[in-house]
Amino acid sequence: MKIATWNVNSIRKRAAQVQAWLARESPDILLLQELKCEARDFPELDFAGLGYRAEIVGQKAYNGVAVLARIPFTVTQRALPGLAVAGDGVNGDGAVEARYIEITAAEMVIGGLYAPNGNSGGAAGFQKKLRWLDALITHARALLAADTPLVLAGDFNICPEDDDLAPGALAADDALVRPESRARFRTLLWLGMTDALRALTPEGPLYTFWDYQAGAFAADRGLRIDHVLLSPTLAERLSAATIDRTARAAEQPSDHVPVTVILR
DNA sequence: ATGCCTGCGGTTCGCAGA
Repeated sequence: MKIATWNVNSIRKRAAQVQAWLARESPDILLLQELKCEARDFPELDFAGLGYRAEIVGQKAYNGVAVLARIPFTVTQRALPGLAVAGDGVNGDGAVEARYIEITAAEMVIGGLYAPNGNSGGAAGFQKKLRWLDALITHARALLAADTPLVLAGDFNICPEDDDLAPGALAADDALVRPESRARFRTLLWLGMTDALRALTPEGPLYTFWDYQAGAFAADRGLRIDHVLLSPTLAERLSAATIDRTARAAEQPSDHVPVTVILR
């Protein structure tokens, strides 16, 4: 079972790159984030020809998540439970932001997520990020309490430890490294989830994102903010976890690259 | 300390990203 996640920073701009990547890598499931379009504008036919069915949670201009899979699956959530409350995690239209999609496939629950960045909107924007992460934790806790085999993958917008960002890449008070953000990532680990990349590479720099600005990729000044978390029985099946840095060297790349896990 | 790019919406700039 091969599962991947990729923040594509506009699926319309990146459709050809995603298509080529699917043809080469043939994952069973690819989770996508930052579609930056509504569901009706998602180029699903580009992927159907390769045998992938798409389910999309879209939004105009911002956010947006999707699942592409070549194995049978059923959608179980199109938003995090608990966030559809007025004034909490909602955009100006009163609709929940398009940041979570969840499926069942191969006797697993797989959540594809795009956490708020938390650097815009001042203190309120950061609090929104924390509330969103709290809702993710609450949902994960309920699934794990029922012994659900669970994968949570996507752009968490958190660098969990100091090895997960290049020295000086972020200010100490950046929302991606603030103690409150990191504490929530650790809470997911304490619930029993395993950070797949770190399970196989416990120490040293690992990056999944490089800023477009100031030659960050050439200088390898990156961040690890895209993660795959596995519940205990799935962690026991983990055989590989990889970051495809080559995607960042493409013409007009996303600023994020794919992260892939293989479960026996 | 700040801006550096990029994408989008809808205009020639602002917002968000991270």
